[in-house]
Amino acid sequence: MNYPVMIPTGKISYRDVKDHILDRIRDRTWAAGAIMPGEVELAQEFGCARATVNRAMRELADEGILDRKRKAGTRVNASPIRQARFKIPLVRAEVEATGASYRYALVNREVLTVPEWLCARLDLKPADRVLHLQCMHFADNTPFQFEDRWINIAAVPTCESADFATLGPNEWLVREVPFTDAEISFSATVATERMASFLSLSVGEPVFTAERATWLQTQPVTFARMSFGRGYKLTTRF
Amino acid sequence: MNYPVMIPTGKISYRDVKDHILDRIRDRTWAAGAIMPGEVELAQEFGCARATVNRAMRELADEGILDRKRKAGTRVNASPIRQARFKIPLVRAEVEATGASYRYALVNREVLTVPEWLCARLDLKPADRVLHLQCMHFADNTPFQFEDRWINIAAVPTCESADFATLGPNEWLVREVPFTDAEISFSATVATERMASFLSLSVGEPVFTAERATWLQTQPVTFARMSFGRGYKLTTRF
DNA sequence: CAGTGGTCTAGACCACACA
DNA sequence: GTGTGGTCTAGACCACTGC
Repeated sequence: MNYPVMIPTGKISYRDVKDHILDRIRDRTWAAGAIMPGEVELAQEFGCARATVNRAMRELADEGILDRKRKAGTRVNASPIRQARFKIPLVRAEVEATGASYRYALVNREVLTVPEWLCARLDLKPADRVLHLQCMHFADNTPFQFEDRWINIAAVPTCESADFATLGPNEWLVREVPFTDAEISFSATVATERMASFLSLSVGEPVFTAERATWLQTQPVTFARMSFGRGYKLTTRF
Repeated sequence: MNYPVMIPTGKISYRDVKDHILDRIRDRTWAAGAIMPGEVELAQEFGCARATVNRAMRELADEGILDRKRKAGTRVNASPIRQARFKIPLVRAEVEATGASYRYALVNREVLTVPEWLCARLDLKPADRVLHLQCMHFADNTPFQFEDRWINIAAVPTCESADFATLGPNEWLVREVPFTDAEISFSATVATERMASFLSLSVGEPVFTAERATWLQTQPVTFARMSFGRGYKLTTRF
């Protein structure tokens, strides 16, 4: 099989190596599941340092294209668990990125002891107190997202005195509270009466829903359920 | 501010550097938006090579935590466009990962000229021919996913002679056809009558839907719409 | 045990972007 | 211009793991 001559312009980049490798995977020089040459061999062939090949292969492994094991060598991943990366921006940024103007409104605010379902969801104790906020996010005054947020007061004591009238809890938390772990999930749910009224939907309409929980070490920080307006799509290219 | 003494056990790893950096971001040593020391300085401080610090900071930038610019230096990302990575496995793998047994069935197969909406969606020409497949994926004989797939025959001529009775187009394509670009999006849609019957839903129920389009260079390869059964959630931790 | 990838180093040059 | 990150190199040692 013939490959294009290396560009004589200077050194080989790890990006060049990635491209070459991808080419050979595409043209089946290295079929799925097949083992490929080791780093040293490839480095010789490409005329670069092993570190360069290493970075190329490491990134490809990171992207799910290759499967690397010490001693066993590197293989082309047979069942390509391709992974997509989604950016999770702040609502404000997401809205403004579309060119629309962003508006925020606090709908409801209350302090209560944690409800059972949340207690289980976040590993809270039954007596823990939480700040419950409901907010609306608008794009050009059209309902964009309904946010149902719960904050663990024990983890974020300052939240009780915070004024969420103008700044959303989303942005406030990002600025004020660090977290170490997060879980996010997407699903399709049914619009409740309350949600429907806020989002200008009919009851029963499908709603794209995101749920996000965050922890600081092992301490639960916050849980939020974001319900998006009609027609929302989460998209990414890779 | 005091930091734990470096573990005297051998060299400093880029992972150690990452941890240290994250710690200092969390404790506000470097606040959001603030500029942080350069690579050389940090390398001195941590007692390691610049390359080590570089790798640490590069990965953090890659994860959206830091923002790096030549000459301008490195800053803590103020609006953390945290990104989540979702694995997009084959349906088979996804089902089997839950411990359930996987079953596939071809529902419908036809060759036709590309419908208008798809023509626009994939940049096809109005006269192009496509293979249209509809399939079901079951988990323990419970409907798991309904797959509506369109393959560009010009791009994948062999698909016309392929037998999709036992092997799903999903797996077949992954094995046979390389692609360079893909777009994937998720949304909440309404169950049509056909979908509802296949997925054991009621008409009008919300359906979690994934759409995926792939290209080889600039040539459209395939478009698929996957409709998931009731209660499906796409989850990730980070 | 021995081969493969994983990582660190010290040094060098380059490219971009801000002043 | 000039400082900061981006990358390559050559060499070294280590750690895991299949044989």
